[in-house]
Amino acid sequence: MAGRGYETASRRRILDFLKSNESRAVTAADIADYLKESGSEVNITTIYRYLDKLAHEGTVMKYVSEKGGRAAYQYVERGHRCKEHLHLKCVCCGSIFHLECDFMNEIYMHIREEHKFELQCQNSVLYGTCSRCREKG
Amino acid sequence: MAGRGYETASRRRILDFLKSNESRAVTAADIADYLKESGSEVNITTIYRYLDKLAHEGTVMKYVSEKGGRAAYQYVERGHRCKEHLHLKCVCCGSIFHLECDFMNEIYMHIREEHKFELQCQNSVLYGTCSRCREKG
DNA sequence: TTGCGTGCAAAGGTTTTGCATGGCA
DNA sequence: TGCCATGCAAAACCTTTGCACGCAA
Repeated sequence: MAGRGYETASRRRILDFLKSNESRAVTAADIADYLKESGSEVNITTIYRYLDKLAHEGTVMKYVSEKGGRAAYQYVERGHRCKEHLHLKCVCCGSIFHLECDFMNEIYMHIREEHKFELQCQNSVLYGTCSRCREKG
Repeated sequence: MAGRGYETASRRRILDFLKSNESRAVTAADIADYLKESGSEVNITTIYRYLDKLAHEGTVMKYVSEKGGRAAYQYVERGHRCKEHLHLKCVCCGSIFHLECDFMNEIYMHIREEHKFELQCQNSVLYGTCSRCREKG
């Protein structure tokens, strides 16, 4: 998947950063800042273009549901069927939790049967706070 | 609520438009286009400022979860406890459905108990297609 | 009259696009 | 070599802000 196209140093470093932040969604600016700080700046345009590519391939999920109009991207392991379950996003730390459980199917069925609404999980994100952040206060 | 501040022709027309589109969320541009077409143009800045005011009052809900980074606003009848339930938004026609049912509480409790995640309904929007749009194809 | 509402212009921020250059395979 | 990736600059978008003027109460 991520092997499509040429492999360059920039792409390798972007993908590495996404992988090492697998549990949360990051913005293009986050990536740019990280790369700059770690020595090798990469143009923001390049980052956007690669993220777009990865999103189309299914290597990352794109969350357009951000305040301030900025998009967030998250690396997705192959095998994670992210189009089939909802995601919980902590408004505090940005962590993403996958609602991969039997109850997910109940939600889907309820909404379909009782509300006649066909749920698309792709961009449906539930916001709230994770236990860790609540403990911190 | 919506009576706070001065009443002007522009504001009356904006609010009327929002009310007549109570079942769906509209953007600032939608409002501007409508007003322009119906004869009396209102500056986009004025629209944004009034929408902001209405959102703070609770007269409209602001959905920041739009593709392309644009916000959508929806008139909310007083009594609708929109902070206490999730919303379904049709990606096709923009209609909003309120998930006001007993099952909503089950969702909330499941996510809290099983996933240790405190759901905030305000900006959590589930996307999909309504039955009407599915019939149209 | 006083304070709020309005319009214009400009700024802010994020993302996209065009074009020439550079680099992988 | 041929196509793709990159960087720069500029544009496109949506939204916000500053300022002067106008209008509701």
